[in-house]
Amino acid sequence: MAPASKPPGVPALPVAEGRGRRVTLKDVARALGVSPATVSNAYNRPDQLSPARRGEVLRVAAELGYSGPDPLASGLRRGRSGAVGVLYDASLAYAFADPAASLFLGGVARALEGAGLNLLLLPAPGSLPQGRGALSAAGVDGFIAYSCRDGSPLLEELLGRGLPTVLVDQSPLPGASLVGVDDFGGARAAARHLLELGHRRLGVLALGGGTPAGGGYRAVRERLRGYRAALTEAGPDAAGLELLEAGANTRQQGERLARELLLRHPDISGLLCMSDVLAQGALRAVGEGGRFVAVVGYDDLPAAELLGLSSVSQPTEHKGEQAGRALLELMAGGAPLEVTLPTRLIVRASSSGATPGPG
Amino acid sequence: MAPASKPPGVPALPVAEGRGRRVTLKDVARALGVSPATVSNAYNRPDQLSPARRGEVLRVAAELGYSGPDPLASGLRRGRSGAVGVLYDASLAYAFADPAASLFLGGVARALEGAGLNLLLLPAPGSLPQGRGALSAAGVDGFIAYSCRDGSPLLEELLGRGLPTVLVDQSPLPGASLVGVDDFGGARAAARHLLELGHRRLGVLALGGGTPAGGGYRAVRERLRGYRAALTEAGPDAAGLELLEAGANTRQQGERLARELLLRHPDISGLLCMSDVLAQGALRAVGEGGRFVAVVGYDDLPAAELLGLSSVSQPTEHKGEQAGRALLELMAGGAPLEVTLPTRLIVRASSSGATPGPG
DNA sequence: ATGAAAGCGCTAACAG
DNA sequence: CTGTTAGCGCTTTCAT
Repeated sequence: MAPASKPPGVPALPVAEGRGRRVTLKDVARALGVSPATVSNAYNRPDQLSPARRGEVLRVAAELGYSGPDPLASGLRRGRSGAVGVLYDASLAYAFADPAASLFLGGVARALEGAGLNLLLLPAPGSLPQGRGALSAAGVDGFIAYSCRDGSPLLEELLGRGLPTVLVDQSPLPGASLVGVDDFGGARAAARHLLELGHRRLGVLALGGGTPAGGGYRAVRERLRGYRAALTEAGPDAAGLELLEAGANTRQQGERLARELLLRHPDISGLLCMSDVLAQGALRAVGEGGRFVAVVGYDDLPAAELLGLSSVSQPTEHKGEQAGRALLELMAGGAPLEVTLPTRLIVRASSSGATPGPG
Repeated sequence: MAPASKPPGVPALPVAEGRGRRVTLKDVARALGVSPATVSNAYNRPDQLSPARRGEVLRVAAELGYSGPDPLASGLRRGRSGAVGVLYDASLAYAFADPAASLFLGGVARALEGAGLNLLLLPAPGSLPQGRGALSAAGVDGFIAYSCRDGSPLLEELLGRGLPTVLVDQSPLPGASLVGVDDFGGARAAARHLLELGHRRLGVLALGGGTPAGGGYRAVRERLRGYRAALTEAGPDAAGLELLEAGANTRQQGERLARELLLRHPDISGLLCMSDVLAQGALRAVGEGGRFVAVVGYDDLPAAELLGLSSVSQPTEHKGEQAGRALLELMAGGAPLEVTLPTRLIVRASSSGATPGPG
């Protein structure tokens, strides 16, 4: 008797609609003849419901194609999003290319998984035109800022959000927790090692190129300071350090810069690299020259062992885990804290004189 | 006269609270004597405002410590979150440990960065007790599912959300786009290569252990199929394949399984590994035996070149980029599509007989 | 160019 | 154990 078309004047019947409007919690409630609160409880507080009722709710929800409370809406209501933002001061694509960054993220993930928090990776600063970027638009409950340059506008924007924040490998900032490693000590150990081996003139392949003086990266400054400290301690007959800055942390850069450095300064017999990635390139450049040049990397990535590359080991993954934990504490209302993790020199063939691996 | 505690019966006064309440768009509007709409426009539609007004709004906002519209609230209102969920069928910590996964994610990031979308990494299925996990609770506008087992309950939950979805290295599912590689062809080329070299009996280090028959991973099935096809094509004098499944994609597993396989089957002279990571372990095991055993990996990670490891190359990063692009298209209303990327065998010392690198 | 009004979909008190 | 009520903070027509 009723026509196929919806009678006019009648408010849209949620059930009959079929397509178009998405199914909401209210629809489920209406279909069941219960209140929205009951449906909500079925999802969020199973104990507030008779199992029978809950089962029914879930069944009807499934029938209607309702896949649970809208995360955005529930997040708004609850005042939290269930995600943590991770900021990396470079393109995301680049972050994944850097084994150290991946390792770090793995550690963060490990710490956060247990808490049921998702990881929101925030895209590069440069990738967006500019202005209040993804940072202000990210629905997160806290931030981890990994290796950002001091004074980066990003950091300001981030702090401006007033959310719990953990800084990693950076200079401290009020209100935020800080997780770092003893970069000074690690670098000093590396340089000292080469000096003790009798090398008098050392080349440095530095990170953070582009901008002068390490581009504002604290880790770069600290490592440089460490190299220099070792030199100073070694006394006056250590002739000095020749430094070149890599524009990017790639093997290609490492190879190119090492070659250039060795060409310009034939008396250099040892190379201090601020990353294993650079060092891998350096190894290649060094391999082709006639003379033996010692190479020490930084990070002690898995590849270092394979290549017999001496390197300054830092607990990268553990650092991520610590950062995650620190954030959890901050979110739980704890006070900001500072953690400094140790570094350790690992000596392998690339500096001790045995023949290094192929490449 | 009034006690320190709030007088009963009176609703909390939002204004007088001083500390505690966060600053909202409304507060800014009130402070300026304009409507909320104007403040909103200042952030979202600069062209709808006189620059002067806009400047003022932004200034006052800064003064009040307002850092822009709440992402959750604006997301709810607009109906989108500005993030894309990436699902990996294993712990996140594990994803970052797998170089191939990192490479893939880098590609995804590259494709998505331009669109201003954030990447939400969804934690492991196993890490949460169970039940409707982070998947249903993730505020995202679309999904990329990377290398999930066929029939995984996660996939169902994901599809249930009704969001645009791209499947990667998986069996097709209605409504979702699919990005994959020619795993069959790659594996067949690898096996054929060893057979042509005269190896008659081959060992296989398979991925996806734990569950029988590849644990439901399409890539594993396809590769196995490829290996077998090559064997069949090689005729009856190829004695066959001995297979062992790795419980995890680690060098340790590779080493252990390779050793076991070679011990059990002394006539095996070639090893087909389903990942370079496994292959690296295999290389180690092979190095210690007296006889030469050819090894071919899979993925052609950067480390493969370093080690002289023959490997099936797949455009992992590009695959990520394609997946990102496919999702963008889906979100823009496009129809689901399927992409299959090529694989290619790279022959290096580990299979051709020259002495492989150290390790 | 700006303001008023109406929710987006949900949850947390509290009252029954 | 369940229902009622009142927003969370924002954007967006639609008027003005």
